[in-house]
Amino acid sequence: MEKITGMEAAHEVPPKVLLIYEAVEKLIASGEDINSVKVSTITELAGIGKGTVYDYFENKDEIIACSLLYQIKKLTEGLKEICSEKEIFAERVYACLEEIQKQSDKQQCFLRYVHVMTANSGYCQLVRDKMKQKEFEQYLPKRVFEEMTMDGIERGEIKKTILPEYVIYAIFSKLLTYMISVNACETMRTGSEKLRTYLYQSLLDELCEKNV
Amino acid sequence: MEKITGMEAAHEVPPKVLLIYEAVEKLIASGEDINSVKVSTITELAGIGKGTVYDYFENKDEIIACSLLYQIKKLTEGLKEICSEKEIFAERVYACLEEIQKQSDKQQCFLRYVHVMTANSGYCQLVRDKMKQKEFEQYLPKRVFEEMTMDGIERGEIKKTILPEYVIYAIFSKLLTYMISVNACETMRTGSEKLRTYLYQSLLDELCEKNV
Amino acid sequence: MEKITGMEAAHEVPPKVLLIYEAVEKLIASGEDINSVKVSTITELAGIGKGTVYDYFENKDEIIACSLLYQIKKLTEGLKEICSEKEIFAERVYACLEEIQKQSDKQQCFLRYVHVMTANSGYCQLVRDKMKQKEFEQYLPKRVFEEMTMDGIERGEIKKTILPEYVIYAIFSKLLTYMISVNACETMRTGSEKLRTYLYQSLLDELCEKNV
Amino acid sequence: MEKITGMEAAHEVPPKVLLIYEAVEKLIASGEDINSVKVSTITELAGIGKGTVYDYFENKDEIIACSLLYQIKKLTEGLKEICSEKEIFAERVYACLEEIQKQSDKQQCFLRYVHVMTANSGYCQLVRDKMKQKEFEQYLPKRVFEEMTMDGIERGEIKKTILPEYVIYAIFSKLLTYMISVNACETMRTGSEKLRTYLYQSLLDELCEKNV
DNA sequence: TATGAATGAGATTTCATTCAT
DNA sequence: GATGAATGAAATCTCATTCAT
Repeated sequence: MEKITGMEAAHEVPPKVLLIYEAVEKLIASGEDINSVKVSTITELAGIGKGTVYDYFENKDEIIACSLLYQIKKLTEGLKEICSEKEIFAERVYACLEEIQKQSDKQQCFLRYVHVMTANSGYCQLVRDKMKQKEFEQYLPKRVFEEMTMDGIERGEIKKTILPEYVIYAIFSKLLTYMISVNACETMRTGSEKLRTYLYQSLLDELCEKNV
Repeated sequence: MEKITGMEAAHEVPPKVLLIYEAVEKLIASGEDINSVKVSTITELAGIGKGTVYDYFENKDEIIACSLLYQIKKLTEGLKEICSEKEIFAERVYACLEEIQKQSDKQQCFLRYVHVMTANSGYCQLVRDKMKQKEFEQYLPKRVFEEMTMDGIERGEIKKTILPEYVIYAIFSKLLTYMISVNACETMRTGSEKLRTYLYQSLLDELCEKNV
Repeated sequence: MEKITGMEAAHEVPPKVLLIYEAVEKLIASGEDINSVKVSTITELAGIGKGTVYDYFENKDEIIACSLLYQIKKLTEGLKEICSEKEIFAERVYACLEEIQKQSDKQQCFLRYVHVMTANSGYCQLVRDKMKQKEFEQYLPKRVFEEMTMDGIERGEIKKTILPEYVIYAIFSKLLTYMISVNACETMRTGSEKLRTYLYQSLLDELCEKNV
Repeated sequence: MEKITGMEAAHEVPPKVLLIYEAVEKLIASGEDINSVKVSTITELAGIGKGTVYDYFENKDEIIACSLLYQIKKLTEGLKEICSEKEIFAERVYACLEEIQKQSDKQQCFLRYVHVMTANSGYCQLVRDKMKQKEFEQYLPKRVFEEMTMDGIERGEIKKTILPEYVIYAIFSKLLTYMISVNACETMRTGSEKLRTYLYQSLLDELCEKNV
């Protein structure tokens, strides 16, 4: 049988593979360490036979890598959806920050993304390799921010002095700040609500024309 | 024998343990995944017997956790040193960005730090637990940034509207954005030099009083 | 459905079973180890469904055993054909040696035959059991050599001092020596052509009356 | 730890490895199929831990291949020993035939040798590759026959018309005939005793000067 | 004290066989 | 009848940890 590559569109994913992806997602959400999760734990949670995963995936690293790519795809789709509901750049940014905080699952996903980008484990390298493939480009969260920026520039919402390609770094960096702060908020005296508002404002100050 | 706790001052670390720490550092620097590094690989590189590590450490997680804490200690000391050579907040921030890029080993160390803060592996939890202990507080890189910030506020270099506790996250997230971009996005259109300048500028814009 | 027993005459073999037999033959010829060949590899090569073989065969061992019996049947038929074209014992022996070298497929088949007679794997025992059955006697290569010998004795071509039952082993062992030498000893100093001539001559010297 | 290559001299073989070799030998002697023998069966019989074999061998195929090479080494040494006790070519040949029949273990070993030379399994290919290495040349049974022949030619025991390099094939072929016949002797009317005598005589007739 | 050979629990992976379609 | 996705028992292999030397 043809193996899963992680490049499949959401509707192309076979039902059993979906069960696997969902099992991995649940395990991550429940705080398990992906690296030390057993294949048998995944299959048990997915309610399928242990051998079945090997019909679809080459090995354990592929299982995890493809599961993460699926989560990234879903995140991207979620953000696309959210952005399509807003018209103004500022609102879109805020909606993203809001969305990410609202759903703790997606928080995990975002942190996972950072984790993956900074690690050398077998599956992390694999995820990065797959993300670099042309086929996957359309599923990158980066794309959402890029489009958001293009629109913003076109409408004159974003400062003319800013290099368009930096906008994405600015947004990314703020999101990162937010995520880390929220994650570390036990030790932070300020609430996440207040912080979000502050971050949102400082991001807009940095990127947007004042009168907008 | 009393086991190593990771709270030891640099000069208290026994010579064999230092060999272990250095071996782990080399392995990380060479791109190995800490999680899947074998104890025997570490001891071979350290040039000591496999059983010896168990004279000093309880188990593998402790070996890795303490090695990382040692790296964090060294990073903190390095940053302290750098900051002590500069007087102005802006210069200090820039020196940190510069220092980190200059030394790829420290890049790895920084990313490793982030990785540890966002993962759930046995050793990551351990590192976090140990970092929360009072004894370790003095070795936290956060402290460097906090002191830098305190100084900056005192001297009026930093905007008054900014939440003091937020400054550290802002610096931290800029560093992270830079690291991830440089590390993961070889496909980046802009050079890392230019990106560093941009991030540095945007950070100062955000944090500092304009006339400074 | 009635399962295949391996005793079927060539024209009784169902078309799907023939596809299976041919697939196994190809795999052996291509240097695969029968023992470690997967059922799925056989069915894929045969171009049939994996479940289909279990309509015809009890289990994997039966698949392989019957495939080999089929090859033995074909070998026997081939040798019969060749012998029927020659009248003299010496010529028949030479023709067999020649035939076997000419067709590398049959070389493989001959070696496979030896392999099966000297191994203890499940399928080997099975092949031997089936070969001992009365129904299969007519398909044994041994029969060709026996008849060849009977004819030779009758015509006074073979030495009278020789044990008749030994003749077949003598022929067989020369063939085997030749096959093993050609197959395994690429480092042989003498060419296979010369070796064949030598073995042929020594066999005739041993078995035949000198003036013949 | 440095892995076993199969090229070790008998006295260099570590004690645990010797236990493994002996276990494999026992399993073969007891009629087990090497291919389907489990690693755990070997280690249990050897009385060592399952993981221990992987300290010495790369994988299962290496375990089996090296065990067989060890048997070949022992066979060669045994034959060398026997030959050193006889002075005349004819006696040496006879002693070899006798020795091989006397020890059923060595019969197994001889058939195993044929098996290995005619199969494509992972371990068979491995054995052949290792036998071709220069380091192993000294342990090949072929060497015993070659030396036997050199001596025989020097002493004028062997016919001058015979190519020296064929003598080994003649001996090998007779041994093979004998082994196959004995193995198949259930169906043979003549006893192995009588057959041996006959084979011995025919071999001497073929190779030796008549007056010797 | 230091060692590294030995261990075995437990992980990954394979693949013959089944059975719903 | 034919299929091939699904299974899970059983195999191979790993490696943290122990302990005799």
